[in-house]
Amino acid sequence: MTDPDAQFAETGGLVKLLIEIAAQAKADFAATVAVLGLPVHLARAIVMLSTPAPMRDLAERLSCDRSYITALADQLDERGLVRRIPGEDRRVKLLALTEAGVAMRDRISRAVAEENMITRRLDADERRALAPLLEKLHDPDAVGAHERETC
Amino acid sequence: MTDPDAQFAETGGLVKLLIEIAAQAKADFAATVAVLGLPVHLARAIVMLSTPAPMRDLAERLSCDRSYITALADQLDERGLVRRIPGEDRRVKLLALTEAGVAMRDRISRAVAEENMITRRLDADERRALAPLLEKLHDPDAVGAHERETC
DNA sequence: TATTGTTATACTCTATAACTATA
DNA sequence: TATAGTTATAGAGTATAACAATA
Repeated sequence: MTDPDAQFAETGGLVKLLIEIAAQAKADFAATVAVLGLPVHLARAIVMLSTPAPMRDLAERLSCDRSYITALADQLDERGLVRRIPGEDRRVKLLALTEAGVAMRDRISRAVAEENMITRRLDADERRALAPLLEKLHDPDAVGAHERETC
Repeated sequence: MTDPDAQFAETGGLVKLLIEIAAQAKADFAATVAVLGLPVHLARAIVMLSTPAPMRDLAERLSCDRSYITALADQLDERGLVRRIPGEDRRVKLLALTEAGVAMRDRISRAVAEENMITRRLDADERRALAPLLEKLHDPDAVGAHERETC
């Protein structure tokens, strides 16, 4: 354990695992929301909009360009899930879930809670052990060591 | 804990956490390999090619179309990291790392081992606790509950 | 002058379909 | 006839740059 090479291998392996799990988790989420007729990026946005937010904020939280948020908002709007409401600063538009949007968000939550890789593969004790580790792993301010550029 | 709603919330929260961490892990990995001049998908392929494999196999392991593997192989070939070698069945081509490819794979391993979100945020004990959980979480045969369609 | 959102556009990743060579 | 890889092409997702309205 004090052998640097061993720690190398150990950590490298963990990272590799985490990356693979990451890919699986995303595919899993994609499959779940596909049943609801949503691509991943729209589903993520809906989940983030539980409380109305300026488009700018969404761009930051998703770390993608403002122009892309316009596109997202258009798609969500077409589906009747979101509407733009004017901010007090009149340059700003808030994105808010419509009634249908709120219903969709609830369906997403329910679908994910019912069927996901964590409940599928871990029992209650293991989940309790995992929770604090994931919380520590999670950087609330996102953005990695090097800066993140993509969405 | 026996309250279904509570378990709902608990599991839903864990899944959400896992998804966010997944996104971070990917971004983190992307930033790391970007320093080596590689986009994520090429880096993943290189890591998977530690042992030469038929293009078909790679397609399955990455769960993406054969045509895309052709494109991947072309890009890796252009960079001199991989070459196609004929299989015994003459329809088959194996993808094998060149010397430069092996060197690159080692650089990727080293870069990831040196700087990654796991060592950044977890101490040795926590990493030891995390390892078996990740292993259980990881489905070696990939493919979720619903079938995975995308790459 | 700086900032918010929009438009037009282009690029990257990935898939589908049709094709060639081999089995 | 079925399978491995390739080609041509198209679609989705996302970014960049220039722009209008507001601050």
